[in-house]
Amino acid sequence: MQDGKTLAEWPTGGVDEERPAKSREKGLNRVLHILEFLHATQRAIGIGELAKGLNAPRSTTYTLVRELVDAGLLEMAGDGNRVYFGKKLYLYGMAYMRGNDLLRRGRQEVDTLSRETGETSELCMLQSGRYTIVHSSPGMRPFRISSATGLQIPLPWTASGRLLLAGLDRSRIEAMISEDDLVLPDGRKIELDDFIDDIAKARVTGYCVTSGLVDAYTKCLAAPVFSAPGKVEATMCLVVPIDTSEARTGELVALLRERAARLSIS
Amino acid sequence: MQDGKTLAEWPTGGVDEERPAKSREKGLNRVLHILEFLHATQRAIGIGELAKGLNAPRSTTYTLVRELVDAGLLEMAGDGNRVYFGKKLYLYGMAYMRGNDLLRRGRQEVDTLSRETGETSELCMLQSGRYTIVHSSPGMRPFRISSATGLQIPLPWTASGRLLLAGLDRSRIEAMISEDDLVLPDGRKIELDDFIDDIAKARVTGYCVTSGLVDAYTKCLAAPVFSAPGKVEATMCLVVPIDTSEARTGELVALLRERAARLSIS
DNA sequence: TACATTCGTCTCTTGTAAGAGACAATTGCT
DNA sequence: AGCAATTGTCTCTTACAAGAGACGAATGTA
Repeated sequence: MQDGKTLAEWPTGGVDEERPAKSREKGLNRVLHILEFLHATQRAIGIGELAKGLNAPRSTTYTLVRELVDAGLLEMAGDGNRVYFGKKLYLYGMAYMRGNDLLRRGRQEVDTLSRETGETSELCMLQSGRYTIVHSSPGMRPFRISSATGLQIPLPWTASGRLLLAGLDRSRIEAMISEDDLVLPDGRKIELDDFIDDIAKARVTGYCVTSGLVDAYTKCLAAPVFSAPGKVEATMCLVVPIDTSEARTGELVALLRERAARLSIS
Repeated sequence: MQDGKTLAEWPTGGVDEERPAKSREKGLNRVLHILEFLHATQRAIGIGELAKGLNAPRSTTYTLVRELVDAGLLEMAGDGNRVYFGKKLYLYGMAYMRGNDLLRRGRQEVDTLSRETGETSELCMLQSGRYTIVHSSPGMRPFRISSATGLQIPLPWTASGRLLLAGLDRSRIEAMISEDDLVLPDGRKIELDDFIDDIAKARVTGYCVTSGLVDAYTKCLAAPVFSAPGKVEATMCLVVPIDTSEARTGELVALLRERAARLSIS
């Protein structure tokens, strides 16, 4: 990692739970942290660097990495002293997708939608309490508004976040949102009460539009995908320029809601 | 698992290496076996059943599964007492794909090829010493010759297997092939020497065709993808009806080799 | 209604894996 | 060349996770 952040400061998605300055860390936990770390860096990394980034002892890290490489979960990349995800993770991931109707069909719908509208389209889900872009299709504007699959963003920054939390009671929502999550990239602060109001509103209207939250140039349109009546399993969303006309926005929202509803049947 | 097979009898891809009736098994190894087992079953499975299938103590299995579910690597499926792969594995898998030019471009080539020819097309690689279908595109014949991604097949049964081992010396090849691998599904036995001859032949011709090996109705055409001069990183292959004419077979092989060569540049 | 399984959780013990640290071999820098 | 940092491997200790087993609750099936 370029900057000095250690994993303790990173969102690990429920991996580290609580650690009262433990003396010894379980191997499996170390492994989970390794995977999470690689996911954050998005590129191959040296083992020493990895150990440093995780605040893990070098000897342990070497051992675990070797085991994971042998198992095929990690692979030695390029020059031979860097590691990254391995083929096996890809295979497991594909198996997950195959076994998951919603994801499989959702990916298709997103691709179709982005082809039809020309806008960036995404499928989003909650992943251990965090908003996650599960699949995205870039659209065809000259300046692409794109974001990588697997990216995790604080829930209050997004339209989808408001829908994904619909149906949860206040205490649960509070538990999922940290103070930092309420501060937008540009420094503005969202009030928790406003956010919870938004959620309630989104719940009844059945869609959500936010403007200029993650950045000043985009609008985010989202519609819920239900796995059971009332249970929001995912959202489909469109990311469009902020100056998109009311009329077109309306059309897009209608289309989006129709497609999301189609996914919900399951 | 429906039948009585325990994991010990399953191909685990280098996970279990050697186990001299150990009394206690490392947690990480148990986890690797769990993942491998789920990959073999291809569907959600109860925790008790899982423990049984792995010959693992129930208490340990419960603990590990809970940790993996918390981490998002596994998910509780459907009724709530079955587990399968989780979203996080999907995300890691996508990250792997993004970071892997060959795989990304290979998938596209395979899809294109199968669209152009109408035949089933596959991208194959060695995965911890086993032949693995990394991506496949079904073709459009009325009777589809299709095989699932992630499927692992003994190397001697396939044309790709002969290419993937090109360049390895005899001792290495022997180490990779077990006695069972040399017995075809219909009971016929391949001689190791014949197999090694085939490999040498495939190496010089730059492609390989096998007929009626895995089943009596198909021919398998394969061409190598090189990651460096002489190093076969993957193969592209076409699965066609066994009665495909010589002429068409020739055309297809030519096309296949061209596409595989295109992938090799990297 | 009894009887047999399977489920999920808990407690306690002991074999062993996580970690500290030392090492030579590389690598990079001046 | 000389010094500093990093790499990969090894050994030894002890804190702690893997596993045995018991438990009540929840199933299924006679």
